[in-house]
Amino acid sequence: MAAVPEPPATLLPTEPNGVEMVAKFFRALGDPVRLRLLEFLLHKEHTVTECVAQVGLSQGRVSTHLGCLSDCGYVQVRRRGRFAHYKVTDLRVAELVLLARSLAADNAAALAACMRITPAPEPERKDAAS
Amino acid sequence: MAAVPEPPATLLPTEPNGVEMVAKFFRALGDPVRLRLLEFLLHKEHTVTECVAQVGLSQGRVSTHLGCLSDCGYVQVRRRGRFAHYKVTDLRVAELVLLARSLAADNAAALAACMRITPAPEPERKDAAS
DNA sequence: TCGTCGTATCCGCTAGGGCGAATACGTCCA
DNA sequence: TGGACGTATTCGCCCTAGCGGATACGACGA
Repeated sequence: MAAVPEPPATLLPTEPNGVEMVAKFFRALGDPVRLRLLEFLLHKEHTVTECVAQVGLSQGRVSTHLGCLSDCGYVQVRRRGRFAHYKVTDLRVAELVLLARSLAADNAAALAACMRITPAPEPERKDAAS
Repeated sequence: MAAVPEPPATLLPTEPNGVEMVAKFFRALGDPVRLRLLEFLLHKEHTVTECVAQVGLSQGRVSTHLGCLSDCGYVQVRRRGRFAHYKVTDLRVAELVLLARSLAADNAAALAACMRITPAPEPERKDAAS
């Protein structure tokens, strides 16, 4: 491999909007639903309806998420009749996620405690004071 | 140790909150300011004040961003007297950003046009091309 | 010890973006 | 040809999280 022989002096694109682009790119991955979709679409292509069943959100929401992933170049769509088949085409996506996963695993405790990004990732908040 | 030696059919962590963690991790990179700070802190450690001069935001804001990066394990802090020196300690961070950068570069046009994440990261053209 | 400096946290404010529901649009089958 | 189906888009709601400014806290120097 030897992916990074040297620590690059230029980590980010030099164009003024390059940084915004990379940030936007990361933001597309900063959503659990999209990450799940990415994993789902990594092995084989699936229709929107199948994705809906997979992630358990409304059809409209899933379609938007898929469109987002498609726009950002994470997945590719193949239209066949009234069906739309989505699939991950660039395997660097998997590298990216796996790399992040290993990083995150090493800081799981700190990450979980980090309130600066999200107060609580858990959905269980229902007991509205008697 | 020896946590994940095998190439996974499982892109994401299997624990229920694992996906949220990875998403949170990516979200920490989904901000241009933090990306800039990461690049700035990759070569050598810097104090908060130096970071303020670098990114041009308020001191409080920069401190929060650095705290966020620290919480997520992207940077490490060394306190010396009244100074706090921040630095990237894990070079996988650079890999991660570079990988994303190459991905983003391949889809720059689509990314820029993607309205689903952010309408416009730059001062908008208003002529609307009717 | 007091004033200054460096850093961290808090407080409103505001915008980005996720959500379900409703709806529009195109395709296929009877 | 009309209705059912699959997908995409829009709408209003609400919460996350970014921002500057104010301020609290600890460390140093005079």
